[in-house]
Amino acid sequence: MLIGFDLKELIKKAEKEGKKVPREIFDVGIAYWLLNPAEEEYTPENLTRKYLGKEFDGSNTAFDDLYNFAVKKLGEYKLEKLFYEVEMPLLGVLADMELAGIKVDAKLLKALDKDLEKNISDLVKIIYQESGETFNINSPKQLSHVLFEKLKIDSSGIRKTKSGSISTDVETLLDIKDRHPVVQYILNYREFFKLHSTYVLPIQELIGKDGRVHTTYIQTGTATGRLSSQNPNLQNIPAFTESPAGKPEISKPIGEDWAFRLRKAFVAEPGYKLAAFDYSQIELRVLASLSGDPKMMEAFNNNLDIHKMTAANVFNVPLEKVTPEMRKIAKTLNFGVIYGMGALAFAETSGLSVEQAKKFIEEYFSDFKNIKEWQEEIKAQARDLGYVSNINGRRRWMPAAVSTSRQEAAGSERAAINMPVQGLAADIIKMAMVKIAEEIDKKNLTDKIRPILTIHDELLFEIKGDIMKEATQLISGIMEGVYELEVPIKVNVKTGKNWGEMTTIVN
DNA sequence: CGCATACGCGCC
DNA sequence: AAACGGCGCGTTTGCG
Repeated sequence: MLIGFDLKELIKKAEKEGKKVPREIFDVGIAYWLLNPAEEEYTPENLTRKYLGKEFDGSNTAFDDLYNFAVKKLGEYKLEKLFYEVEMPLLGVLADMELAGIKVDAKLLKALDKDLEKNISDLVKIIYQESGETFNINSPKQLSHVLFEKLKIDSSGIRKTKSGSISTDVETLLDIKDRHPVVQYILNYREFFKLHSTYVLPIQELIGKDGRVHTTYIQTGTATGRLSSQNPNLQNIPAFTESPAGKPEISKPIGEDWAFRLRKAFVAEPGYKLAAFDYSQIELRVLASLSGDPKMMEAFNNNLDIHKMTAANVFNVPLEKVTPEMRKIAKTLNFGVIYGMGALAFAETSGLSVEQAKKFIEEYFSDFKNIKEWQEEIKAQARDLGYVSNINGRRRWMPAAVSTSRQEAAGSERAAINMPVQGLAADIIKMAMVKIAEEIDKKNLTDKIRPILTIHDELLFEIKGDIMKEATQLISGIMEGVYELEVPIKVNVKTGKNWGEMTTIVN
């Protein structure tokens, strides 16, 4: 067995040199992450200090001690299955995905950047003109000064940041948009500058000699079991919003959608297409399954629109009487429940009064009683045991659940409620990734089907055109069947020549 | 000068 | 003030 730290790097190196790696591997850092996913760093030095109470000296014995302790604890916490059957096999899959990377059309990015820069410089001029001085628009402090002191825009009812200056975030700017013409220009400037500085510029610099960008997946990067992605983070590339299903096109002209232009620059190699598989409502399905809530399970079992069903329940109207506005509130409620949202936050995001918000939350929990009960159980577990765990034993320590600070305890409760849901969804997609990679191997399809991205509930593949249909059926079949919930798991599939222009396909 | 922090914002 | 879970990263600012 290969035992060590950062085995993903080792595997990548070995694969580049055409060498084989043993099938049995044990990444010590990842083992400790399973024991406690909230450590700062999973280095031998840190772990030795914290878990063995001594200094790490780099000796073989020191490594052995770390390994032995981890093995013992994985057993004690019943984490072996997750470790040996999910996280360790996943290591090789992630290594391959990182090596593969995703092809980027540098010309498209360059053209996009040129247009962005033009817009930015035009907007800077206008903003300086409108505000009567030149200043650093990127500085919230300076911007706040210009808006609320120089231009004396009415700031009543606008929140302040914790350092005391008046906030200039999007929400605030939208609130005061009608009070001065400069505000809309600043909103536009922010959008363009963000796209330029966070995405288009850095991604161009990260294009390798192979014309592809290679992210790094951090397997120990979250407290819930998810992966994170860095250098570049390909899990937060702007997404353009499509018009609602069944509705006529009401979105802005597609050619002017900047996120769309950015996504179009992520392309498939000639002869290949991209295929995106996303789990439909995976977290709500998980919640329905874990809580055993009959109404929510029935909705998924009958393949209903879950937000519409929720709306019908909280508004006490038949399904056909649910308006888009009602559905929108229900959708916010559904997501809010996963996140432990309170009445204040719900009021804020939905535009309802706090009174109304409270009413809706009460109504929600009386309609979906099992969800409330399940959440109470999880909160009790966090307080009594000091940790919460998901159904596969994935564990997150919750020392703050018994904090005397109300705020800390409340924050801890929200995290506790969320973890078993987000964590099981993460397990499911990880299991699917492992199984898909095994099948690709078994069927000798490694040159024709390449997994390239994973974005929490979505997998992106590069697939040879001639086997597209078999491939999408194989992949979606595995994703839907890899884990059994109390409700069906559903996957949506889209394909296209690039990441922007993808069309839904029906298998 | 490098570094940590605040602020802001992109995604699921 | 903050107020819904999980992330990574850009720029600015203040500090040593």
